[in-house]
Amino acid sequence: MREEGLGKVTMRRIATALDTGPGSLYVYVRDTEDLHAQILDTLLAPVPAGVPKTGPWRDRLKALLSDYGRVLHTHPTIARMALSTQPSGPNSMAVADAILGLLAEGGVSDQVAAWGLDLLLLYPTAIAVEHGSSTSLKAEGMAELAAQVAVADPARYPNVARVGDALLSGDGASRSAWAFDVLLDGILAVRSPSA
Amino acid sequence: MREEGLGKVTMRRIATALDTGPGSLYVYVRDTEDLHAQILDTLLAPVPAGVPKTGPWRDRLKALLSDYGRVLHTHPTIARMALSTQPSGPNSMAVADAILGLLAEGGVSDQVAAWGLDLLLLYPTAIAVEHGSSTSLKAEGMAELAAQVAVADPARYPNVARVGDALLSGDGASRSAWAFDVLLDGILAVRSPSA
DNA sequence: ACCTGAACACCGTTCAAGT
DNA sequence: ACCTGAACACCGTTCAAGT
Repeated sequence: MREEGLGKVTMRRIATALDTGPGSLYVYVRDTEDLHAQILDTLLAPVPAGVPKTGPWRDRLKALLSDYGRVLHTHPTIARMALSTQPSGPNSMAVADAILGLLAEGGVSDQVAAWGLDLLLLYPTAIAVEHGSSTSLKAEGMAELAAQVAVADPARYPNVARVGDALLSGDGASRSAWAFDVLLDGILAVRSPSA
Repeated sequence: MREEGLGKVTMRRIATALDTGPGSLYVYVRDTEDLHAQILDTLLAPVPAGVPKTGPWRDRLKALLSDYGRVLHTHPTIARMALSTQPSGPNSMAVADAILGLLAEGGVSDQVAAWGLDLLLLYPTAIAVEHGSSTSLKAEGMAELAAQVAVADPARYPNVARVGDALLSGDGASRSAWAFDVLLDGILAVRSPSA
C-alpha cells in the first residue's frame, strides 16, 4: 500500500495511484495528518534495528539520530507533519525508547532525558523541512545570503561583518554532526528542569 | 500595506484584502516565499531594540530569542517560510548581528558563534511551526500521546515506561526556557567546528 | 508600458448517490 | 452497509487581453 513517497505526498496523488477517487482514502485515514503519520511510522520500522549495538553510547545515539534524519530528509512532506504533530505509532515509540535508553546509558537523568528527547528529535526534523524546498532555491538563497554578508555595512552590522565567511562555512553533514554535539553537550551540562 | 497576518497569510487573501485580483501581487513579490520573507522582515523591525541593554549577556540573549520566537509564534505561516529559507532583509540581519554580538560578549569564538546562530534561530522557528496547527489538534495529540505512554508495554518500551509522565511534564514556556539553556550550555561546551 | 483577472493546475474534505 | 467521485472551497502562478 503506502510504499512510495519520495515526491509530494498528497491525498489525491495516492488516490489516483491506487486507481480510485479522492475521498476514498478517508475510509482508512482521518486526515492528511493521519495519513502522513501512518506513513512515517512504517518508514521508521528499520531505524531502531540499524543502530550499532556496541561502542560509546554517544556515537550510537548520533547514528540513530542521523538515521532518523535521513528518513525524514528523503520525505520532506512527511517531515513537515512530524514537526507539527508528536509522532505516534509503534515504530516512533521504539525510536523514542532507544533514544531514552542511550541517554540513560550516558548517565542522563530521566527528567532531563524526557525533555531532551523532544529537543534531539526536533533538530533533524527541522533540518529535513528546511531542505524540503527545492535544492535550486536553497542554493539561490545561499548565494543571496553570501552577497548580503559580503556587502554588509560594518557600521550597521559589525558582528556580521566580523564573523563574515564563517557564517557560510561547512556543508549540511558537518553542521548536523556539530549540532548533535552541541545538543548532547548541552544536555549533559544543563541543570535538571525545575518542572 | 502588509500589516495584518494573524491568520493564514496567502496570496489570494492579501489580494482580496487589497481589493484586487490574485496575480497582482506578482508586481511586488516574486513568490509566496518572497512575500512571506518581506512580511517577516517588517515584523522583525522592533525586535532588536526590545532587548535590554544591561544585565548578563545570557539573559539578554534569551530575551532576544524569546522575542524572535514570539513574533513567529503569532504568525505560523511566516514561521513555516522562515524554516525553509534563510531570512534575509535588514531587520533579520540586525537580529543576527545582535545574537552574534551577545555570543561574542559571552566569549564564544566567531567560528562557533557563526554555526551557533543558525542553531539558536532554528529552535524558536521550529517551535512556532509546531504550534502552528490548530490548538485543539495539539491538545488532542497530547492526550493521545499520554494514553500511549500510559499503556506502553514495559517489555517492548522499557525506557518510555520508566520515564513515564516526565515526557509530558512542563508547559511550552518552561520547555523553551530550558531548551535555550541546553543550547547555550552546549555552545559554550562544544569544541570549535573543524571546518 | 503596466496592471489585471480569467484560466490552469493543483489541493483537502464532504456527502449524496449509487453498488 | 459500504465505497465512491462529483462538488465545494480553497490554493499559487501565468499570461493574454485590456487600460
